[in-house]
Amino acid sequence: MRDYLQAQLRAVLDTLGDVPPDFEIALETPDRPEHGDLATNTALRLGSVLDDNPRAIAETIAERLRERVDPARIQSVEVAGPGFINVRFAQDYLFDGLADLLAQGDAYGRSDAGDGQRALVEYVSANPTGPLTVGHGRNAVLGDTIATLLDWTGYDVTREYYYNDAGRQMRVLAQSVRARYEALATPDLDTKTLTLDDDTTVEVPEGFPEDGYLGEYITDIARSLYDEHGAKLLTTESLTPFQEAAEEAIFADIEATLAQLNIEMDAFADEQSLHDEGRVEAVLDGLTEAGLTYEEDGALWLKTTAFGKDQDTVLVKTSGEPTYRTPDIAYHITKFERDYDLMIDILGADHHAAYPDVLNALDALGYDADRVDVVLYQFVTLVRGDEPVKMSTRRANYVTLDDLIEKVGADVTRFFFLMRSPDTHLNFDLELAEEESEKNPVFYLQYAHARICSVVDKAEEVGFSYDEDADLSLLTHEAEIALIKELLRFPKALRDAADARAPHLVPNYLEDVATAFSQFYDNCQIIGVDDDLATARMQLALAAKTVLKNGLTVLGLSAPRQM
RNA sequence: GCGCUCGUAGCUCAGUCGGACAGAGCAUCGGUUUCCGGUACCGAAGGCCGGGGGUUCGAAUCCUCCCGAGCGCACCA
Repeated sequence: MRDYLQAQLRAVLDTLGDVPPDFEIALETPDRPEHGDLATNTALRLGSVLDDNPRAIAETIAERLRERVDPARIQSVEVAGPGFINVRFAQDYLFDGLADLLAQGDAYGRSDAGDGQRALVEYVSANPTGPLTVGHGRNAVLGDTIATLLDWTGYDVTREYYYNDAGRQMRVLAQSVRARYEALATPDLDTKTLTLDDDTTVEVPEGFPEDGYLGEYITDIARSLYDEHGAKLLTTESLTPFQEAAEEAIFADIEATLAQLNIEMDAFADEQSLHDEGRVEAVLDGLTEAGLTYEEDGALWLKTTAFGKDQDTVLVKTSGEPTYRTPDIAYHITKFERDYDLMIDILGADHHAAYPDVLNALDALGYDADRVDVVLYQFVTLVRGDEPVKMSTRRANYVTLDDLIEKVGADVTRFFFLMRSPDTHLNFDLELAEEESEKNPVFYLQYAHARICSVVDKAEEVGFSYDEDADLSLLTHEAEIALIKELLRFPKALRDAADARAPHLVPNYLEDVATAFSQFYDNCQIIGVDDDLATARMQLALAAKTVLKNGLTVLGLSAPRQM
């Protein structure tokens, strides 16, 4: 409909003369029903271009539009206010749309806007040094839902998880496990005292790294190694068995957490392979050839000042190890080599200063960095009552994503992260978590869905049989028409959310649908009225169920038959 | 000091490309049930859209300055 109207308006503008051919025609859904179903401010914006009264321009456009528009689709074209042109849909258009919705069923809402382009969404990407935090949860749920939105809008989507297994972090992790293992294998081993940032102290085994990981899970991993190997590993110098055991155990944990949230990755990419395949070296060579590096103080620097930054950035440390940026660039090159049209990275706000380096480097190396789209999300702040909850990955005294899921459930957890714009800082009061979960709008959506299921059950119970070729034109009640219009917005709502990488638009939309359904339900009896009308209303209820179900599915939420 | 993201009702947040009287949920107060799920529906109250200046026919939205919050500005990731 939008496309149709856009084309008709364009044709009308061509008859006016003096309108630039690239003049943009903006169509919007007005807030108020009395302003019609679609409105355009074209005449207002043409006022200055044509140097004429907007109201007069609007009258001219409206008149010519009425002449050429198909009455089966458009009921009326009116000029209102300072020069808005309000268009009202014909009822037949609504009924045709509703019939189409019902025919599409589970596929309703899908579109081919992406035209089969290949998209890679990289998300989670937490390094396997400990359980996922609530912050990782936001990343995971955002990435997963953006991936689903792209899938529904016609992209061929791959979900990928990248992790750094080559750097210092993993070495410290392995050393931490090893120290705990040594303590288990040597009960009288000396201990030492570590003083942490907050001036608290903790007793650790002698060989424990200064900045080691203190979580209980480290000891668990050490214990399972001890159970399996006894004291044998004491004789080996290598950290490899410790690192491998830690990585395996922690990854199993992470994947289990993700599975609880309905998240399954298609692929994992690791940093070590990039080193092994010489890709990191190749990046350094490439950047050096491009004249973007220099050596100073024993390190290799990237001239980020050439990209407008106020300082240069280290690519290779004096130790000879690259900083994470270098393999990151190499990793992104593998994405290009795998021929993705669109690459989306989901990153926390703390990365915002770093990712431009990667994009600029890619650009300098001849890759089209415009195909990489970074979605930044703000941090999740946890509070308990009025007290902020201190989080430290190192101490593992944080609230894990598992804790949160256990407390409020997977649906609420997902919805909580999805209902707000990625740009907003999330405040989460743990003390009120359970109470709040009962007020969470996700239940409002699920309740509406369950209610429709209940009506279907009731119909069967009382022996009311409704068939598919209902006379939908019997749906004339204000609440019925409003619900139909709401339901027909679904595909556009998904496209908008996908295009803007803004999952929160979907919950917002679905709340409108649930409200429209509840109002319809409240005003219009279904079972028990005249059979033809009852049949038509039943079909409308099923259409609402379809949209709610599909919408919840896109969000990765369950659509329960009863609550 | 510099950069990024923000600041909208008591609280948590929407607000499309600059458009019509600024919205929702929760909390508060009031109303609705012989009938398909009242976990619902209807209504009331609640706003200097952080503040000043500017652009525009029109600004919560764009520009600028100021105030406030979070996050960066590592040879950590």
